[in-house]
Amino acid sequence: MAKANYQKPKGTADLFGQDVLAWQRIEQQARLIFSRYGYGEIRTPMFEAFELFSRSAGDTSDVVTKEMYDFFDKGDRHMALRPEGTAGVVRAFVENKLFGPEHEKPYKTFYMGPMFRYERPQAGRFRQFHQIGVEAFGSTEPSLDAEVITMVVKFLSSLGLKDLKVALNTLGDQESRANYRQALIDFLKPHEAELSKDSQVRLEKNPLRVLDSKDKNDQAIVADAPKIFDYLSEESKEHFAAVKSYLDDLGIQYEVDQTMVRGLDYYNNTIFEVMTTDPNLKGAATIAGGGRYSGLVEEFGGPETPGIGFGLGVERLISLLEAQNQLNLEDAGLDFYLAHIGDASRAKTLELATNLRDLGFKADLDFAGRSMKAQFKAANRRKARFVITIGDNEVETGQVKVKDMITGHQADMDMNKVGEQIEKVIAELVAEEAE
RNA sequence: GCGGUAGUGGUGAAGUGGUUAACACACUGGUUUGUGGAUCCAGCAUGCGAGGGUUCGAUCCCCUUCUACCGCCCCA
Repeated sequence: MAKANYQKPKGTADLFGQDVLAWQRIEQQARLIFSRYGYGEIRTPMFEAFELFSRSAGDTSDVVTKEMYDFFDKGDRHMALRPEGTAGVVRAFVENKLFGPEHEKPYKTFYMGPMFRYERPQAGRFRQFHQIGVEAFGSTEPSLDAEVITMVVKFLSSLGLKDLKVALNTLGDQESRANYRQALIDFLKPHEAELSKDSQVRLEKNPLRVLDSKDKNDQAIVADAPKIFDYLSEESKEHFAAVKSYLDDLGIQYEVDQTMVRGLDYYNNTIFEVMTTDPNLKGAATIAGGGRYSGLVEEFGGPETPGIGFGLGVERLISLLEAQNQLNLEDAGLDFYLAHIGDASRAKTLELATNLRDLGFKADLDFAGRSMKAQFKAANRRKARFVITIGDNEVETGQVKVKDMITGHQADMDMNKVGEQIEKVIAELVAEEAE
C-alpha cells in the first residue's frame, strides 16, 4: 500500500516564513491607512448563496458562468465560494441595516481575505487569492471618488511601490451607458467579420470589452469607434470633471483611458484601475480596480444607495513589491538563546527561558540535546543577541553566564534573580561595546 | 476552456538505456571531554512527480495523469 502523497489544491499556496512577514506588513499597513480615512473593517462569510454572486456580477460574466466555485450543501442549498468581496459586503450592509440613521454616511468599510475563482493558474492568478477591498455607501459626491482613489494610491506608495499608474474612466450613468452600448454595437456590426474571434464573441456578450482587446487589428478598428464621452449625460460629465479636478488638487497622477472597461456589470460612472508600468509584470499589471456602482443595494433589498469601492490583489501586490525589491523584511532575532548541557540543567533552563519570556524577552533553547558548539551555531542562526550558558556548575551555584554575541564578553547573573539583574547585566555588556 | 515549457535529496543543480545517481549550499557529528560565524574530515536521494508500457534491464524511450511556470480568454 503506497503512502498517500498529498499536494495542495491547484492554484493555492502555503505561506510561511519570510512570505508571511510580507503579508503581515501589507495587512497592517492597510488597516493603518484605511482607518485614517475613516474605514472600519468588516468580515463576511467566505461563502454565500450562489445567487448573490450571479445577480451582482452579471449572469453572463465569466466570473459567474465558468469561474465560480459552487456547490450544493447538505441541505441542497446552492452555495458558492466568494469570487470577489463586494457582493458579500453589500449583502451584509443590507441585512444588518447599516443604512440606518445611526450610522455615519457614507458608510465606509474595508475587508481583506481569500477569494476563489476556478480558473487556470498563471502569472498573478490563483484559484484562491486574496483581496483587500473597500466600499463606501450612501454618497454620490465626486469628492468621495477622489478620496477613494487617493487612498489606494497612498496605501500603495506607503509600501514603497513605484511605477504606478492610475487609469481613470467613466461609464456614465445607466442611461448613458445603454446609449453608448448601442452606438458601439451599431459601429462594430459592419466590421464584425474583420474582428478577432474573441471580439466577435464579446460583441454579443459584452460589447464594451471589444474596446480593450489585445488584438492589434481590433485595436485599429476600435480606434475610430464612438467614444463614451460623447454619450455621457450632463450629470455624468460634471461628475467626471469634478473627480478629475479633486484629484488634480490632491496631486494624484492619473491617466484617462477611454478604452478601460471593468469586468463586473454593476459599475457606472467613475471606474479606475491601478496598474504597474513595470514591463516585467505584464500578465499581472493590474493590481487594483474599482469604481462606482448603483443598484446593488436595491438589488439585495435595501434602499436606493450608491456605492463606490475597489478590490486589490494581494498576491499581485506582493510580486510587484518583490520585483521592486521593497520587501527587505527581516524577522527580528532572539534576545536570548539558552545553551545548556547535561540532563540536570534542562529543567532550570526551561524555567529561566520562561522567566525571560515573562519579562518580555524573546528567548529560546535547544530541544534536540545538541552539543554546546551546535547550540552556539543555532544561536547565530537565530540572530540571538545574548547567549546564556547553563551546565551542571551553573545549576549548582545558580550563577549563569550571559555572553554578548557581538563583543564576545561574558557576565555572570543569578538565575534566580533575573528580574532584578537582567537589565543591569545587559546595560553593562552593551556599555562595553561602546568603548 | 485552448496552446506551449518543465518536474532529480531540505535547497540549487549535473547526469546516463546497464554494477555504488556528480557537485555546491544547508543540516548533523567530529577535529576543540561545556562556548559561535574559520579550516579540515565524515554522514546525509533503497531514489530521479505519480501510474502504466517498451526492454534482458529505465531516472533517462513511449502513453496517461498530477502539479508548477508562460501565452490566450477572463480577471485581482
